[in-house]
Amino acid sequence: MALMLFNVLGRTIQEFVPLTPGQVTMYVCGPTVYDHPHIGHAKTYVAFDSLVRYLRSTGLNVLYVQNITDVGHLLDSGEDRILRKAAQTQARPMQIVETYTKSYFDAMDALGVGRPDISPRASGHIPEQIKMIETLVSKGFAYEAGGSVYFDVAKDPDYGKLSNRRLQEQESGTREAVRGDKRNPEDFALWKKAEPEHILRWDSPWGEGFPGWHIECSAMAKKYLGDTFDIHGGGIDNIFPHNESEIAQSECANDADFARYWLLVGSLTVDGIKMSKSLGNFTTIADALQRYQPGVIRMFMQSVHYSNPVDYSEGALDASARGWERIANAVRLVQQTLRSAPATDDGLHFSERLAAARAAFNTSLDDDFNTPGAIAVLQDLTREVNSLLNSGAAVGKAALEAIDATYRGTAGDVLGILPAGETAGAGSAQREAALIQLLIDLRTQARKAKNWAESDRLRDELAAIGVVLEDRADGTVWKVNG
RNA sequence: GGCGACGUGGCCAAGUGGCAAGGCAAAGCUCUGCAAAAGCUUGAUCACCAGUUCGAAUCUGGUCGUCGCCUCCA
Repeated sequence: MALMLFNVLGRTIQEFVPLTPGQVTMYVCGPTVYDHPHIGHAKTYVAFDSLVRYLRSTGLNVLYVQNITDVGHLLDSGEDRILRKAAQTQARPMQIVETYTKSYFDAMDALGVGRPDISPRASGHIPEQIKMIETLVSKGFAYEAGGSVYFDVAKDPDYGKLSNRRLQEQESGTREAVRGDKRNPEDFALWKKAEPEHILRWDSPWGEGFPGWHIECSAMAKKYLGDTFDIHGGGIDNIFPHNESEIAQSECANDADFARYWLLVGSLTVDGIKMSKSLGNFTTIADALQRYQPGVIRMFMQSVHYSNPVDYSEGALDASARGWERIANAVRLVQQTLRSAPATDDGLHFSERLAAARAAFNTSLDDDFNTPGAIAVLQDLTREVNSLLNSGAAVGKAALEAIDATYRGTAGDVLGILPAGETAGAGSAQREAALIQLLIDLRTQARKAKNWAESDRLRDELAAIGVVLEDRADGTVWKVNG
């Protein structure tokens, strides 16, 4: 079965065929590290994390590069984002970079987002960027003006092919004020001359300055993935000018196609409006994690197709949490039942159902990474697993292990929405489990004696400290609430 | 103004030509000492109008509405 992807470049659904069989090269635009990441960032990086997990689960070898932007990303005012933050907090720019790079990775780790294979920093690749700019100048695609270098969009007939913008259409709406030294208003900076107060600066053939925002991605993608690579990802909000400019720079400099498949993720919104730093309508990932488990947040974001926007609200998260719990409860029940399951083949007929679910799961993801469809498959499976386990029929160890493995291979390894699970190895956790079991045993005795007051008291007091008991026909199981 | 996405049951959402997935919420039921969990049952003239077709949520044209980008954002 072939993976089909909607390629924004060309706006068609295409079969994904890597340049090199068995190998996938992938670049995703990373964050500018001047503040804590918010859940809008999480949506994008969770999407590509799951895509990488899926590609790897099918046996592909993925090389995943995602940059850290720590220089060159300017505000409207011309101020560098990093420098402004540094000035506000009286810190050195690279302190800011370290602080928020750590914050970013901490948040991603907490969400179960795997680290990229390479996380190159823009400031660590100044020579590569200068070299690419020199190539563009020597080929006539860029020109120097007043100590800065600009890309001459008029020289690139393909400019606009990703976002479908044509120069003449844009001309009328462009403000004169942004023209400056540029030949055309649409020309964008490859290198900017540093004013005296601009302390993030490097030597270059054009004097002291700093790189433009777009060139870092072109230079670093080339360095780690080559002139042409398979997948370029990012948020849809960067399609223009950033992604468009990346293509222009790279293809003009390298005389080769840049990314072969463009996958852009829809924005996370709040009350229908895009979550963004500038609007102030953001929730940091750390704050969201205070209220919701990582699996809940991941499931919420993946309950909508990656290319669509998803509207954030506590009500929406709560609804996702309920749906997530149903799956998580079933997985936990399987694991708990497994502990005392007989080593028989009872219930192995369910394997056929598992294979069908696994196939349906992959079919959904092969269809332009349709995660809502894949989640629906898991919901269907969960209903049947619950029916099986509650039917009273004997289910042996082999069948339970097969169910567990199916959840791990789908909800766990690919979508990353399973709870961490009780790690039986940790000493204190083991002790806690034993203590809870002791209390459950006491309560079971009380229940046998029909001492409901005592049994309810034990249950209520455990609930008060976050341990929820559920009585089943074959015994009492427990879970930690929240 | 230009480019792009979208409008599916109370809410979220999949579905690109052949009887409309899934989740949340609500109601009833089953199981249970009670509770919890789980299961069963109950819901849609697919924004509107006009076309194409044997047949349209799905294709074409138009209307209305929402959002993104065009200027910093994943």
